[in-house]
Amino acid sequence: MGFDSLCDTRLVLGRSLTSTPSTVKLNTLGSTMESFHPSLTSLSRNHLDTNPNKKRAVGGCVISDLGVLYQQDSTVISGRCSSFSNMSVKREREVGSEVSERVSNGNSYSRVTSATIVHDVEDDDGCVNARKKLRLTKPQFALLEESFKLRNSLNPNQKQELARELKLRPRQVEVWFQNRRARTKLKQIEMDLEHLKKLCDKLTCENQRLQKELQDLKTLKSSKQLYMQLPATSLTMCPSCERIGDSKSSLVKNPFAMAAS
DNA sequence: CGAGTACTGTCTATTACGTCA
DNA sequence: GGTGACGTAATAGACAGTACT
Repeated sequence: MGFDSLCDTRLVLGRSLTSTPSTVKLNTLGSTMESFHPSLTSLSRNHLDTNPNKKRAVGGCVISDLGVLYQQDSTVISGRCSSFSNMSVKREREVGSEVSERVSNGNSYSRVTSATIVHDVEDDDGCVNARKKLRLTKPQFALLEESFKLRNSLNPNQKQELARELKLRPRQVEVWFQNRRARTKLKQIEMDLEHLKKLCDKLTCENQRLQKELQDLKTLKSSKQLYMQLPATSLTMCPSCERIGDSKSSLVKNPFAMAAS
C-alpha cells in the first residue's frame, strides 16, 4: 500500500516514517486529516488488542479500517491522538458518559482524552470548540490541595474516589496532580536557586576577604625578609610598628612580636 | 530464564484557554 | 474593546517499571 493510497482511504495510522513525532488528528466524519504519517507496523498487526488474557482489558471502542474511532453504539468519536500503530485501545470508563482512552503504540503511546474524543465541545451556537478549559471552584481546589498535602500521588482507587467527590473526571484529577507536582518541583528549584545565589554571594565575599588577607600576609612576609637581610646591629626600629628597639631586648630577636601585641 | 510486547504511571515540555490589569 | 502577561488545565511524547507470552 503506497502513500497515495493511504491518503485516499484516509487511513490515519501512524508510526512516523520520519523522526518527527507522529501526530494524528481524527475528526468527525468527512473532516480532513490535519496530519498524516503512514504506519508500517499497523499494517501487520491486528487493529484491536482483543486478547482476553491481557490483564488490562480493552474497552468498548472500535477503530475502523478507515481509522475512525467509533463507540460501540456506532456514534463517531471525534478525537485527536497520535502514534497509532498498534491499534490497541484501552478505554478507561469514567463518570457518566465521559471516557478517556489510551492508544498504545509499541514502546510509547498517546492518550486520546475525553476532551478530544467526545468533546469537541459545542457552544451555544452549536459551533465546535476544541479544548474547553475547566476552572476549578474554590471548594474543589481546596479539596485537591488537601489531598495533595496528604499524598502527592494517587492510586487509581484514590483518583476515582476523589474525582467522584469533586464531580470531576478522574483524568482531570490526574492532570491536576501532575501539574501540581510540576509546580511544586518548579517552586523548589526556584527556592534552591535563590539559596545557591545567596551562598555564592557569601562565598564570593569570603573569597575576597581571604584574598586580601593573603595579600597582606605576603606583603608582611616580604617586609620580614627584607628586615632579616639587614645586619642585626643596625636595626633599631620595628618595620611594622616603627618602635625603636634595643639590640638587647627581645624586640631585636623578634621584632614582629611587638606588632602582634 | 531472557527477549519481546503491551500497558500503566509519571515526568517534562508545550499549547492554549480564561482572567486581569 | 483590544492587548499582553500570567496562571493553569490540557495535550503530547518519552521513559521506566511491571506483567505477560
